[in-house]
Amino acid sequence: MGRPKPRQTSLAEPLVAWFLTNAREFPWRDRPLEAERDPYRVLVSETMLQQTQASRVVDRFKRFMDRFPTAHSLAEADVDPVLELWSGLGYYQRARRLHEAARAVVNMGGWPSEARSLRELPGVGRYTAGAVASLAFGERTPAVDGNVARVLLRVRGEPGVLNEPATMKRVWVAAEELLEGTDLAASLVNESLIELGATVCTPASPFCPACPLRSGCVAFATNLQGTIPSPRKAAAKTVLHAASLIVFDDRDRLLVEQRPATGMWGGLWQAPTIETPRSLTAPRAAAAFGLAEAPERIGRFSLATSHRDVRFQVLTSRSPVSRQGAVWKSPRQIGRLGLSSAQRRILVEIAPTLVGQRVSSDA
DNA sequence: AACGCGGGGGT
DNA sequence: ACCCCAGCGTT
Repeated sequence: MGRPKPRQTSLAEPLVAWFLTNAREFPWRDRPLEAERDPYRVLVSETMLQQTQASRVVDRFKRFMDRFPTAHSLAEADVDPVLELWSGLGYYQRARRLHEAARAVVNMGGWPSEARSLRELPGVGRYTAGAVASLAFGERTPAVDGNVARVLLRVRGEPGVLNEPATMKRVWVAAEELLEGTDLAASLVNESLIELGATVCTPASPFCPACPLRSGCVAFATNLQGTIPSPRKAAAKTVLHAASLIVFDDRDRLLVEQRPATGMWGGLWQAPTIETPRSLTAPRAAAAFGLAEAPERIGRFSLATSHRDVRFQVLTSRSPVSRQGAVWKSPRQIGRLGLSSAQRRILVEIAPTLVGQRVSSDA
């Protein structure tokens, strides 16, 4: 009874010390690391990084900031060039919401500076609000993403399934307590946790010998680092069949259409495409496109998304095509549209090899 | 609580 | 094959 209950040594100090010497270079990671950042740069990068590995974001972020360096420049832009810059990155609603958020910031006459008000911007949830508030405005507030949740669960030796509300609630509390127990800047603590989760405390086979927290890590002490967090329930995957039609007019323009704003690839452009739950023969596809004669099938490929396998067949036709809402666009114009990876493949890679197979324009 | 929303990397 | 990823919004 003589000694007080030993207060757990703060993990923040060794964590941040590790981060300051091991932080990777990223275009959005301005130096010095403890300096407050431009909220717009933080929002753009954090939005791109949602459910997307950092290595995939680096070039996109540079291009995006080059084209839209400020919230004002983004707010003034049309949504189409925004989707063009997002092309291939996935989760395209992120781009639309980021665009809307920029307009909201301009309309409000400036940035909200607190996490609570940042959350009202479209596309800004609890994590992103915490990231912008701490990194750009120095607010002492956590930012818990999948990386941080994994690190904290392991350090504390708590079981849990990632992204389950009950798990995340506990982890957010743990992150708040970590910030309360140190005088270090919240921005440094938050980003250190993220970086540790991304590079050392990785989902499978973490590099515990390199971890600055290993001496205080319950999972490491009990050899549970490979089983925390518990795996999520596997999402069911369905198969979707799609047929896309490549058709040129006499000026080497391609017929394209815009997808509805909601749903998969919402608002993106595509070659005339039909989607069916079951496979479709080329003649059946021809009927669906209203073609007078069977199209020529020129290729097939599959594309795996999170909960779908999309099996594309690519067709070309020499007969006139009429397609409601479709328009002719030159290859140069198509390059400036928002395209999914599949449609980029079809319209940008495959189609140019077919120039010369023309039909009369009748769209 | 469950689901929709992309596409690619790692194992 | 399967897992996950600097998540968010809707139902």
